[in-house]
Amino acid sequence: MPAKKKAAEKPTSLKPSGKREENFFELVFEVARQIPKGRVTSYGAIAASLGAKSSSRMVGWAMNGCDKVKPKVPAHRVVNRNGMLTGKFHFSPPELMEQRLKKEGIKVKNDQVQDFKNVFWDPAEALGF
DNA sequence: CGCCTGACGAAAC
DNA sequence: GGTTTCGCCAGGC
Repeated sequence: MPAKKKAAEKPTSLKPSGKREENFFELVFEVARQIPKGRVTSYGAIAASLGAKSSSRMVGWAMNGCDKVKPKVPAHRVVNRNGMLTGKFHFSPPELMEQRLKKEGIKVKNDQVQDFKNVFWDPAEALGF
């Protein structure tokens, strides 16, 4: 059967009847949780796999509640397109992010992921794209 | 109800 | 190639 290209696309901000697209945030969390150990991804990659590549900002925004979601979302595995730990300052201890990444086997130098392309994890690929 | 901010990204300069 | 600006959309004030 035809593979379903994108599961949750249509980044419509408004829904006909009902709540807003809270599902988008949920999807972001779900994808983030599926990030394998020792791998990292970018906000834009997640957004792109969700069909909202233009809303890369929203992905980071969604991460705002990463700590309030259950189970906890490994936001430390999500970095920007540059491979830079832009959101490290949002962790309890800012260094927790790189500390965790290093623990997973990811090399971090100067708030930047080394071999980023090597450890980069594509959500779309994992989703079966 | 309107303006500003924000964990990004890509284009412009 | 580095820096700056716009676009994107949602949430906070």
